[in-house]
Amino acid sequence: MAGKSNARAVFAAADHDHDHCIDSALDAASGLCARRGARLTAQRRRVLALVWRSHAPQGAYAILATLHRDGHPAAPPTVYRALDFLLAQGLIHRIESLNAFVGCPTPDTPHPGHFLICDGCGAAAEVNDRRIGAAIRRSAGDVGFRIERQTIELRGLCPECQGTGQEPAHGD
Amino acid sequence: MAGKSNARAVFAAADHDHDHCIDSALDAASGLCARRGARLTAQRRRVLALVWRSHAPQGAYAILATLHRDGHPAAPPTVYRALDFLLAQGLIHRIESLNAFVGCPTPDTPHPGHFLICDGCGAAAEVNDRRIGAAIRRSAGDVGFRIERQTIELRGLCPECQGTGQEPAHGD
DNA sequence: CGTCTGAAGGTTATATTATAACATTACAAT
DNA sequence: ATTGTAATGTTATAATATAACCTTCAGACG
Repeated sequence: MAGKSNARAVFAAADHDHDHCIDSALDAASGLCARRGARLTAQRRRVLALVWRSHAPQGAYAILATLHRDGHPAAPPTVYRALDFLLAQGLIHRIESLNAFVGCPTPDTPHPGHFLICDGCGAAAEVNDRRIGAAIRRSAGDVGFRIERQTIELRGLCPECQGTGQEPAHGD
Repeated sequence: MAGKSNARAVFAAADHDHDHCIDSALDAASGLCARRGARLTAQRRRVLALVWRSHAPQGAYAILATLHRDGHPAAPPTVYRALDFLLAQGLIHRIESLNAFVGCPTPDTPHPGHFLICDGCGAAAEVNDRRIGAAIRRSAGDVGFRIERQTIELRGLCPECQGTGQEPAHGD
């Protein structure tokens, strides 16, 4: 039973048109950078496309390897610099528990990233639930802590991967 | 203004008796391991003591270096194995955003760790707020996601470090 | 058009974090 | 004493990330 009945879809369907995801992410990034006067160079655009290669967060060295295979060899600093730019523009998020990066579906508005990360298929879904945000703010407020940055990463199994005996693996 | 008025204290006071923290953590660990039939060897005990050296999370290589200085030289696998044991027993938590480890103040009951981490003094306070837990469970439940593990790390400034122009540094 | 400037990218080396693989030792049960 | 297993030691290396310095390129401005 892989269905999720009335659950709101946050994980992309297995058969979705992922090229569309990539294209719209790149389009959104172009517009956003143009508006901000930030330079989305060919290099940065390639790295962004590779981060969006999958809904599973991509490691810097995986991106590096793919750049090589694609005929655009680069050294680590090049990739990390591009990632730093994309992070600064809010176009991607870093997943601390995986040392990896994932595309942001809503780069126009600044927000902390709250993620559900499936250990079956590897996909990360960004949720940004108001209730989580509110609970966190209240909890920190109670003790006088000023939050500057949040790392909220929930690992487990997405609806599709439950009951299929999955756990390891890394679906692309 | 470093006061926190009516805020519940979750960060240890600057002048607290930290040796007491260490001693009670070691005592708790001894009891807990004895009850469970787990072997808290001298090596593991030393590593636990070094994790508790400060309320600031300690990196594996910092622990390694201190072991050397203390006349108990070790190689990385030794330290990582001890840390793995301590994690498995719930005696410490890993802070993903720092690649570091911090002692658990309540190792008797299993729980996800929710942390406030001060970028001023470096201290990490474990909170485990019921509201955060509830919000997370509801949010994940809504979309049919099964949570296996949580990484909740809130970075910012503790009450003591606010208004003191702090930000970097790493108070011990 | 030229040239100047600063940002982006290239290059080399190295730091930091973590684990694989295999050998040895210590411990506790019989 | 013997033996089986868990713990530790040892060596090497993998994986992630950055420092430092140099070159190139794109756009601003005269």
